[in-house]
Amino acid sequence: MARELPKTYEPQQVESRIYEMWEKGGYFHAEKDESKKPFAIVMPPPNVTGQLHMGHAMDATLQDTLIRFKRMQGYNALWVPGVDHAGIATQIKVEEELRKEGLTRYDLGREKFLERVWDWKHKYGNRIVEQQKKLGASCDWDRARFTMDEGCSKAVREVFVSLYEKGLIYKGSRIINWCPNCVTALSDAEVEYVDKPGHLWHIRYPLADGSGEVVVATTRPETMLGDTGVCVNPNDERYKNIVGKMVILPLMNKQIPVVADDYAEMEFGTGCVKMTPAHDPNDFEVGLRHNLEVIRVLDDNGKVNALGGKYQGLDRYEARKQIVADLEAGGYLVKVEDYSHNVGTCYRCHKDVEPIISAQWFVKMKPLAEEAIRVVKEGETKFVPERFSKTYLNWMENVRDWCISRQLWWGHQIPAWTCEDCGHITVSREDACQCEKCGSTRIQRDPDVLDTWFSSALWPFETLGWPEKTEDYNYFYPTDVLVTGYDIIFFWVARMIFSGCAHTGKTPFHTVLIHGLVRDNQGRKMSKSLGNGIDPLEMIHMYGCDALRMNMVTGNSPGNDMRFYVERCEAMRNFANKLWNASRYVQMNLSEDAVNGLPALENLEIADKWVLSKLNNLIGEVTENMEKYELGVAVQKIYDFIWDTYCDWYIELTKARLYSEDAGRKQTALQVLVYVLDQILRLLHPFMPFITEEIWQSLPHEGEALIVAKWPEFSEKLAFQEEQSHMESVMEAIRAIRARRTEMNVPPSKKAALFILTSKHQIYQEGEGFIQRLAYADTVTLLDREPDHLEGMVSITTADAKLYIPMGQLVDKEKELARISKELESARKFLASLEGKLSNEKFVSRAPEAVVNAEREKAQKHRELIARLEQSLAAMQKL
RNA sequence: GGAGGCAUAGCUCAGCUGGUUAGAGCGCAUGCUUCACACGCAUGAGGUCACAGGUUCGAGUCCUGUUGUCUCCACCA
Repeated sequence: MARELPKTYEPQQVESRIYEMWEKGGYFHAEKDESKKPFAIVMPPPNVTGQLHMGHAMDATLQDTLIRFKRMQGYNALWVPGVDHAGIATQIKVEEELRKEGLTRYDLGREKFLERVWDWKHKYGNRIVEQQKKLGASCDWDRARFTMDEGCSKAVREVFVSLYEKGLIYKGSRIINWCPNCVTALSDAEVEYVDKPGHLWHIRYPLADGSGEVVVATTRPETMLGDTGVCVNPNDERYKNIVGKMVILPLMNKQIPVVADDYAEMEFGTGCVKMTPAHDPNDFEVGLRHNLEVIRVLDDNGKVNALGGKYQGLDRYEARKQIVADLEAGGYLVKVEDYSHNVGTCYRCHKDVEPIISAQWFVKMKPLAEEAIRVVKEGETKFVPERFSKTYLNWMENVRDWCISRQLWWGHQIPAWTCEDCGHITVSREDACQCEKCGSTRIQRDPDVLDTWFSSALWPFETLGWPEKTEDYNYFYPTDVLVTGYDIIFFWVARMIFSGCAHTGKTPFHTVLIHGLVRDNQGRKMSKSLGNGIDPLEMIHMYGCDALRMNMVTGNSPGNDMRFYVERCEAMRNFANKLWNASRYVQMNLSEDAVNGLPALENLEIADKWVLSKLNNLIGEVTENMEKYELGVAVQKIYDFIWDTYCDWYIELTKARLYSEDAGRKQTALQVLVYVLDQILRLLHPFMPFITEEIWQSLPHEGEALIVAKWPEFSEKLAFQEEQSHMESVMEAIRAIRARRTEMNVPPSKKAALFILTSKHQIYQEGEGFIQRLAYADTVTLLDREPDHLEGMVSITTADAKLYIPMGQLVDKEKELARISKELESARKFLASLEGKLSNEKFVSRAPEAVVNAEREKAQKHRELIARLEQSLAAMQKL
């Protein structure tokens, strides 16, 4: 019974329906089940403010492919989704909204402002989730989490307090990276260095005793307002006599000391460095060693503060201009050089970051890094590809304390209360009402919130119930694979690993699968400002989700960037269509009572055994590739099998039987067609979930859905070596005939007789029908010896046969001679190289036996081929 | 300054622990209204696997160096 199916696959008609079916079926949901092995992935939570982009598409595709593969393999597969509160990004978004109403967050006050953010979150927070569903993500949505939900808040509180109790969290005044635009501290990882053209100003600082002067150079003259010393190298003969003397700070007219410290390099500039301990991390260190005063001259908005004298109130850049002008007027400016240098910028707003001394909370990293280094060094967590473990280790081994406080309102507020009476800081799991030291109730909670990554760092275990020892936690934790881009190894992966080690005693996953960035077709990063981003949803709309997913994995290897070509989506759409039509062919021929499963082995014909044997090999290889995370290689093999082996050959090979009257043979062919298609669909499902499910549902099948069908397994029973090679002999003949006919411009419609001279009659008897149909022969005759009349015959030589086609006038004797000679020459050349190898005693004795045998076989085949070609040539010459 | 990636067909890229007469997609050429598919079929052209050494019976694949290119980390005023 033929089913009416459209000629082209229409993903829009299929995807939402299938997705709904999966969701309703509860196939995404995983519960503890001791009879199954768990396999868990936690999704890198996208920002609530986020819009789905190609990076998400890449991320989600890889994870979903792995999860679906494992689910089919019988694992209890859990993919935990969630969304990140994204401190700065979200706060900025809501503040922008407020600005339209002419308000700032200060107008609302903290509480009201946070209400607004939560409103915003409830309104838009689900948008990215809906978009992920469009990608076919088979996450357990019942377990969707938010980094600010109750459980996560509890986990954050627990971690903060316990680290504090262990002395691994402290509050201190340090030089931190300050973004005057976002008005908050940033961690080192949040600063991006950009090479910018600037100037090096050389400034004269006169000695206080009038005995001379020193010249210092700076790229940030405005910081001189906070200078509290000048530094020279202790070994610098030029300045030996001024160490300990005072110099006069121009414009500020105050005396500051000259100190000697290794930090100053004799070779750079004049060898004298001005010291601004409040605005430069190195100067701060030198200042500590030499007891220099710390004077902060910039406020939180990047304006000069009261300590900046007459420059107070000027923005840092205006102040710079003014100061340079004043220095010049005062004769202090020696010279100005063009100087290009790296400037730290904010990863969010890209404005220049200002190093500023400030009281912030830090995580002491050295003790935590130890275990995080060990687990990677000893392979408890492996990076794929391996080279990223080097990146990770290098960072972890040189890690500096992590600045975790942010001067924002949106985020996990720091659970620390300062006593207004005794100054003691109370850190507590429960909200504190009084000072734990003096009992005073006059305590103030620290207004700052934690770095967003502080909560993301706990993601693999907080989402499974930690700090409670829940069933889920015990069963699914540690998770298995983490999939993410190399751009957040430091931000996130590193912090999850040390957090997991510190709080759960286990590394949170055994494998980190790293992928590259998706770039535009010119290799540029996709970005809003360039406007070169391609919307995944648009691609899904145009070509279907499966095509987009295929684009993400084919021809891509872990860790490498990829360029996004719309053309490849199109190619993958075409592939989907190919598969669609192959199954249409099968279904059109299917009878009402069709069953699935293999026919009895004794009914199988050569083509069936050939395809089954090839399929069997494919299953083995693909499974191995998938297990090694070589998804691109795996999918390429599946693609080739479907298009080349199944569609271009097997389907063609079955046509004679399907259109014949022999019900038994027809039935066998159909059953094999269905069987192989079913297996193909299973192999392809993790990559192209929608179309495979849709087709599978319409075929005879056991079980509810392909998403939970069993992953195919290699079977010894289905390895048919001999039949496979016989079939390939026939195929070689067919290809050779087609090639010759094309060369001679003979159209397919023009059939011709075919004579086959071979010692392997059986092979060609079995293959006769195929040759007839696919090589346009009207009759096929098997011969034992050369035909009598070679005049007007084209001869074609293959590895085990000679084929003759009478082509009469079309045959050009000279051309034929030239062609055969050419073939002969190349065969001889190749044989010579093989024989060279085989006569090399070292090769025979040292190469593995299998390799040597393979070479011997090849040589033998070529000897036979050459013999046949020589015969042909001789016969041709006689004519 | 330190670390790493990439360099293979006109373009974009695969090629796993060394053994294929080096592959794919797109593009190109020629032919085909072949009863699943023109989002198709058939046939074909196109590669000194950046360069120079080395290890090996054997190197696109491993090692060293060179050149070009990209990225990350650190940051000397």
